[in-house]
Amino acid sequence: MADVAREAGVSGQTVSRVANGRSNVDEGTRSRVLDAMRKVGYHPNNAARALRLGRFGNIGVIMFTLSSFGNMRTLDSIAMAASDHNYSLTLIPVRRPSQKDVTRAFARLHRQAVDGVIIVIETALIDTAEVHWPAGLPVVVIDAGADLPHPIVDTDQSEGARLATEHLLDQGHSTVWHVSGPANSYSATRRRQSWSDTLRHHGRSVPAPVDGDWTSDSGYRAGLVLAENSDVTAVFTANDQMALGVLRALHERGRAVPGQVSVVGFDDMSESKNFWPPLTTVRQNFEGVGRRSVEMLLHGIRHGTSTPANVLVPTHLVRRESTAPPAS
Amino acid sequence: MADVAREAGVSGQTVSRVANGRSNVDEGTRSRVLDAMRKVGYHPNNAARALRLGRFGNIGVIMFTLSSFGNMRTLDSIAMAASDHNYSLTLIPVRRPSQKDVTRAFARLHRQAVDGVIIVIETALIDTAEVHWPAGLPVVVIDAGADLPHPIVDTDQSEGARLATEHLLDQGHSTVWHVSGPANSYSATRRRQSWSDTLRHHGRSVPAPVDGDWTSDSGYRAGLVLAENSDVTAVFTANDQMALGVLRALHERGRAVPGQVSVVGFDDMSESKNFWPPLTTVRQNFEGVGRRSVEMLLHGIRHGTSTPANVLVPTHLVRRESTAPPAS
DNA sequence: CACCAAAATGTTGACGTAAACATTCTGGTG
DNA sequence: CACCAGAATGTTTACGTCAACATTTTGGTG
Repeated sequence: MADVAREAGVSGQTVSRVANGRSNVDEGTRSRVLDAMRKVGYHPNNAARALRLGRFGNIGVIMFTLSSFGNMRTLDSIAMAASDHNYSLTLIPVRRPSQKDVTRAFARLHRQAVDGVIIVIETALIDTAEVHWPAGLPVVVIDAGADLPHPIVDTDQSEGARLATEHLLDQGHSTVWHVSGPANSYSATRRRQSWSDTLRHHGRSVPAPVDGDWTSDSGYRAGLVLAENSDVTAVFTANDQMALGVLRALHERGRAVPGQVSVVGFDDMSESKNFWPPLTTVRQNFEGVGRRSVEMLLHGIRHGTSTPANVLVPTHLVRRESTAPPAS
Repeated sequence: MADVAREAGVSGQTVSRVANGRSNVDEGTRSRVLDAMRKVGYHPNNAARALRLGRFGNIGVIMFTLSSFGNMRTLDSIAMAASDHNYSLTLIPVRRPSQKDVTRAFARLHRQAVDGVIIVIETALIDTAEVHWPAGLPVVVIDAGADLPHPIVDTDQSEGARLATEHLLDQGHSTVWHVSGPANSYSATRRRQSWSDTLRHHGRSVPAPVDGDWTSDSGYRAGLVLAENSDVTAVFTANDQMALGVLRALHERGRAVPGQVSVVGFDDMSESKNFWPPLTTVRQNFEGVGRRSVEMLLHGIRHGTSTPANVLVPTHLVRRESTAPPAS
C-alpha cells in the first residue's frame, strides 16, 4: 500500500479510501491511485483488514463426508446463500465422526478466520456433552438432536415420513415396511419413529424395519430380504439411494414395481425421476435449509446473541410411478 | 493475549510460545499459561497471525454448481487432501459460468485470505483470454483445455472413452452410439472425440452422437431417440447420470438391457452398481485428481513458481451387467 | 478579496501476533 | 564460589489496514 501511495503521490489513507470505494476522493486522484495499484500489482491484504475490522466475511462449515447426496445439496445451498450475503465459506471436513476429530475441527476453525459456524453433522454420532464447542462464536446446527445450546435448522423429517407412509396407506396397502438409515443418525431415527407412529396412528401393524446405512448397497441388501417376503407390498425407504438398491433387488427377484411392491423414497435427488420405475419420493427443500441456516447465523453474528431456535423446513410428496394400489 | 499474559504473570511472547507449542518453555509456566488461556477464553487470532506470517494456511476453490456428481467427489477429495496438509478450504461458488461471475469470484478470492487457488471449471465456458487471472497467486486448474499458463490436473478422459468404446467393440458390436455431454464442456468434448477416434481406428462407422447436458433427464430424452432405432445395440454414455436416463428410456420402450442394447457409462458413481441392470462404466479416480491438484498447488505455494505441467490421472473399466454381446 | 463551509487529503495510532534480539535465571564446572 | 553455557523469559518492533482526528484545498458568498 505504501508503494502505491508513493507511486501515486498520495497518502496511504487515500489509497485505502480508493480501495474501499469511498466517495470523498477527487476523480483525478482516484484514477491516479487506481493506475498506481495496477502498476504495483496491489491487492488489499485481507488479514490486515480483518485484523483491523475484527470481521472476516467468512463462515465456517463443518461437515462429514460430502459423498452423501443430502450433504452436498445442503452445502451447495449454503454456499449460494452465503455468497448472496457477501460471505465466503471455509470448509472443514471431518474424516470420521469421532469425538477427537470433531474437537480438532473446532480447534482448526478457531485458528481459521471465521465469523460463525454451520455444523452439518449427524450429531447423534458424537457425545455433544463432551465436545468443546467453539466459545464466543455463533453456531447453527443442521440435522441435529434437540437440547443443543444453538439454533437448529432441519428438514421436517417427521412430516416427510408421515407423508410417505400415509401415501402408501391411502393406496390401500395394509401396512408399510421400512428400510431405515443408520441408527446413530438423528434424521434416520426421526424418519423411522414417524413411520411407526403413523402406522400405529392408523391402527396398522408395525413390521420390523430393515436397517440400512444410506448407501444404495445397503438398500440392495435390504431389498433382497424384503423380496423374499411375499407379505411385503409397500416399502418406505429412508432415502432415495437405498430405494435404488431396493428397486434393483426387487427386479432381480422378479417382483414387479409397482405391480407387486410399491416403493417410496426420501430426498428427491435429481436422478430419482429417472429411476426404473421413476421414484415416488419425499422432496426435501435443501435450498431452504441452507438459506435459513445462513440467515440465522448472520443474525447471530450481527446481534451477538444467538437465541436457540428451531426451524423446520417443510417437505412434500412427489408422486411418480413406483407406487400403486396393491394387487387384489 | 495481553490478558492471558497478565493473568499468568508472564510476557506476551511466552504466551505466544505456549500457543505455538515451542519447546523452550518451563513446564510449570506452560501449564500456568494454559490455565490462564482457559480462564480468559483466549484463542489465537488468525488474522493477526496471518498478517504476521504472511501465510494463511488456506486454499481457495472456485467451482460451479456442486450439484454434479463429479464436482462433488472432486471437492471432497480436495478437502481431504488439503486437510492432510493442514490447509483449510475456502469455497467460492460461481453461479453461472459467465465472464463476469468468474472475474468477480477471483476478485473475491483476493479479498479472501488464500495462499493459492484450485479452479474446477469447465473452462471452455469462459473466454480464458478475457479472465483477469489472480496475479501472483499459485493456481491449479482441473478439467480444462490446454494452453493455460497454469498446471492442469485432469482425469484421462481420452483413455476412459477409449476403454468404454473398445469394451463394446470387443463384445462384438459393430459400432457404438454415443450420448455426449454439453458441447461447451472440455471433458465432454474429449470423451466424444476419443469415442469417434476409437471407432475410426477400428474401421467402424461413426454414428451421429446424441447431445445431452450431463443430467439424467437429458439421458432419458436421448434414450428415447436411441430406442426408436433398432440398429442401436451399444451405447456409450458420457456420464452415469445420463446412462440412468438411457436405461429408463430403454426399459420404457421394452428394449432389453443388455439383451438388445448394451450401455456403458462414465464416472462410476457409487449408485451405478445398483442401477438396473448394474452399470458397466469407466471409473474416474476422483481421489487421485484431488490429491494431485493439492500437491501441485502446495508445490507452487512453497516454491513460488508454478511451472505449467499436465497431469493425467488414469481410469479403468468396471465391468458389470449392462453390457453383453449383441443378439445374433 | 476576506471569509467560510465543505470537500479532499494527511497524520497518528491500534488491531494481535511472532521474529529478532536482549536479559535473566539455572545448574554444573574447575 | 566465581564463572559459564544454555535454558527460560522479556522487550521491541513490524506486519497492512482503517478509524479518528487534523490539516489543507476548493469554490462560493457578501
